Amino acid sequence: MSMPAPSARLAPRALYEQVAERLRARIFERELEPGAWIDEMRLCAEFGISRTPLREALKVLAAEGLVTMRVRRGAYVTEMSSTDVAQVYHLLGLLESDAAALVATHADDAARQRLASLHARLEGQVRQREDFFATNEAFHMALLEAAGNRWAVQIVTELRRVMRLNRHHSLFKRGRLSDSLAEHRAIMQAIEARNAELARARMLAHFHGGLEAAAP
Amino acid sequence: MSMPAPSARLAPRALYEQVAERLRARIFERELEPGAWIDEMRLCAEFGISRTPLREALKVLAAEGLVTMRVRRGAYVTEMSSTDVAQVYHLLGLLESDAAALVATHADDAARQRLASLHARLEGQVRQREDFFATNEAFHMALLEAAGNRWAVQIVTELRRVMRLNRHHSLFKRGRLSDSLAEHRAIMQAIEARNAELARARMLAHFHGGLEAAAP
DNA sequence: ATTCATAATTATGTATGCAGAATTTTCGGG
DNA sequence: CCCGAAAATTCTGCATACATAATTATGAAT
Repeated sequence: MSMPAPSARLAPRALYEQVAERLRARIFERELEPGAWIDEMRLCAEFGISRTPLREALKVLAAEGLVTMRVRRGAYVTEMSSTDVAQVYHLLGLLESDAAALVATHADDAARQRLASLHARLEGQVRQREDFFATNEAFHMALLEAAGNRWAVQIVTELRRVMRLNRHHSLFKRGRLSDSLAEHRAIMQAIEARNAELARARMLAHFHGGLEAAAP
Repeated sequence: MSMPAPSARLAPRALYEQVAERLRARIFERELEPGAWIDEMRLCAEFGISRTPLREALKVLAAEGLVTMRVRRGAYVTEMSSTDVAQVYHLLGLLESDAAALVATHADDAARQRLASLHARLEGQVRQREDFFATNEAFHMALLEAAGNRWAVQIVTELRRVMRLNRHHSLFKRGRLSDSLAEHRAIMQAIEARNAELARARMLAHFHGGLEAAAP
């Protein structure tokens, strides 16, 4: 008798999950703008599927906060107020600075190595915004995973998703990119020095910097 | 995590939301045990509805973490490992201690009053476990709401829900109930003294106490 | 009796159908 | 020309139908 595979990514993902993925993509690339009504039947036609899996996907996105359901009125892409942005930044700062503190003292060498290599890649991407953006995201998620709290990973993933609804992303501001890099460097130093409280403080500062760049 | 509804309690709730509510109830009262397969057709018959809204409700609960979907195999009530319990406790401690710190310095008098009255009620319920449990939950959520971060409210609500999957709830341990009350008293004192860092530390200690009682 | 293959059954995933609410269009009166 | 009521249309929410994967039951061979 054998235990079920831990990951089971061999199993094909359910259709409603693939649809959720495609919907997220449309939302992030602004093909579906915040506030916009989501035309079920149009999307069903485009995706070549029936309404059932699409509506299930919409419920998932609603649970994630990316869309808002209105009874008898359908689904709308969520709009983020500046208050929302500030509140989510606050939570990201709290959760990720906690992760940074944990990583500084408890992470194993492999995880630390992975972070270092991601950071190194980031250093070489100051001129390519899109790449920087992607690697930056990868670094933050790698740090979360290194901290080992899968619930935190899930929450931060979803918070980062709703954050992308916000048009004025801080990394798009002039000068913010190199500031961000400097902050990352400081965070990495604190982690390599195994200084949990310093890592926490610097990660928190990193998010304060991001918020100030995003919503002033 | 889901978008908190602004209010919208005038609109009749969608059927799938009512079903989600009834499913949560069945899970919490252990009529559906962790690990158990969820029989769609049986529940549809019991609720007198079709599979469509039930399956939508299951997707919502899956997004909340209460159930786990397995492709071509249906939905199962999520099982919490002791690692999961510890990780969720950690996050609750982090989020709620942050809220406590904010409330200590930034809450208005009305909110503070509400907390004080809930705490007073708690003091009188040391002998009634069920009531204590409910008021305790109300106190914690009131504190979260007083802190004013609706995303934090949503996250903590869902984390507290998955926590209820754990059979060995800390408040059911001998002596834990009065310990818990004493910790609440200390938290309230810190809040009334407008001491943010003390409130944070005491709330964190409160959760450490809860975790030790839950998973020793 | 046990095991393996195969048939029958069951349940999931997806599509389609239908009643009614919400919206848009039409059209008569001012 | 504009406004408002009623008809027509559109779309949501829920139910039902159907194809196929997964499970269980059946039975023959060892």
